[in-house]
Amino acid sequence: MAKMGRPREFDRDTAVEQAMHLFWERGYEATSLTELKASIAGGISAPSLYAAFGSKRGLYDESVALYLATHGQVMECLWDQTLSPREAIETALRRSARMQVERGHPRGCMVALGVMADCPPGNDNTRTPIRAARARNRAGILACVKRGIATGDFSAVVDARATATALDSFLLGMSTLARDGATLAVLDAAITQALRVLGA
Amino acid sequence: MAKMGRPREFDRDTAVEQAMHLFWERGYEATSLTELKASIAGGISAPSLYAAFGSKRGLYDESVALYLATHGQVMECLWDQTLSPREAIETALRRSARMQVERGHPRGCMVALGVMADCPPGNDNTRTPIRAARARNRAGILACVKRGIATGDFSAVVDARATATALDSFLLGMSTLARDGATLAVLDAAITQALRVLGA
DNA sequence: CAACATATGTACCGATTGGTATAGATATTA
DNA sequence: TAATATCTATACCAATCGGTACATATGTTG
Repeated sequence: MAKMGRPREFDRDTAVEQAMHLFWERGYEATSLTELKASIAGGISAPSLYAAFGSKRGLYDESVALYLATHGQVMECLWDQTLSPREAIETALRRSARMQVERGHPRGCMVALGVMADCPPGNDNTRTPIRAARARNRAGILACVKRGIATGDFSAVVDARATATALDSFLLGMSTLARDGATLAVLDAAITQALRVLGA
Repeated sequence: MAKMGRPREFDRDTAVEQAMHLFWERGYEATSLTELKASIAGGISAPSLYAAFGSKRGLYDESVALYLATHGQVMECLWDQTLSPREAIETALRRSARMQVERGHPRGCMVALGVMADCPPGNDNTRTPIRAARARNRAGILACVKRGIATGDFSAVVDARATATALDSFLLGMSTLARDGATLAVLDAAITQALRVLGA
């Protein structure tokens, strides 16, 4: 049996994608319901939005989930055991850089930029999906570094945690560079240099 | 002749410092007049705040100027020609890291975190003091790298721009790490590794 | 067909936003 | 002292915030 009732006149998935772009661009608090309503299918009404998503927070949560399931997947190669540790890290950095400056969506990484733009008001910002994603990426980098030490690939690395933190910091900073207008060529060249922390 | 009229009952400099802490912690838009009023000298009235600063934006501008004149000065060693290029960069990174996690003010760097938290609404965010400070730090790092290549200190560096960008990205990322709870020990150890992009 | 379920449009809600009008309080200057 | 300049307190403003009541439109199911 198909779903009953009057069908909604806008595509729900497209609406979440549009909302994601706005939240990604401006952050949670800075994005108003008015902007969200206006951006969806050429403008929808408040009751339509609330019937579909429950609240601004609900739409935000779905937007974050969509981001993590799509653009955020560029970091998943960190967990790919078929890649060498160096390949995994380099691929993650280059795929993230490319994603961060490609056309069709805001620049930078929503997970990194979420440091200031996440934080739904009056809430503990200590355990949001955005923060969890940063923690996961952090753990992935550290795991790769440790794996590289174990395999002997990173013979020059003396402090796994410190090296992983350096790479993590570099990764997080790329979002600010992207927002400041850095080109993919500049980011890619920087990645090449940053990888030297793993040894020649 | 001293200034006439009824003297204000709160210290103006202290008020700007308090406002700076709020803007630094939450960003421009997310910080409300109510919070600002309440935080100054145990609570002041709206007319008092407007008589002293003109507008929320005026208070923000003074807060940013105060930050750049105080905490932001940790980066000025990048322009100190009496330091070797390596010393200048390492000092800037370590001083910034220490500042970012020290007690008494929000964690992270207001200049770096300003990517999302700056941007007064309906304004071009392309030429704010915060963005200008990022550009200045960027130029300072690049100048140090170029100087190190010229002096022969960085004989292993093949691409000044790319190496400087890598260090810039690392620096910017530290603010997110600081917000995520990184300790000074972790940041300092990461700096030691990041500096390897300049060669052993 | 009737009954039901869902979405939409209009109109509205209380709370909060940044900001101000006005009057009174408190200082310096003449 | 009187005049003037500045700050403070109370009260208020229009605009916007996120969110909702209610009637109506439009679909499926029996």
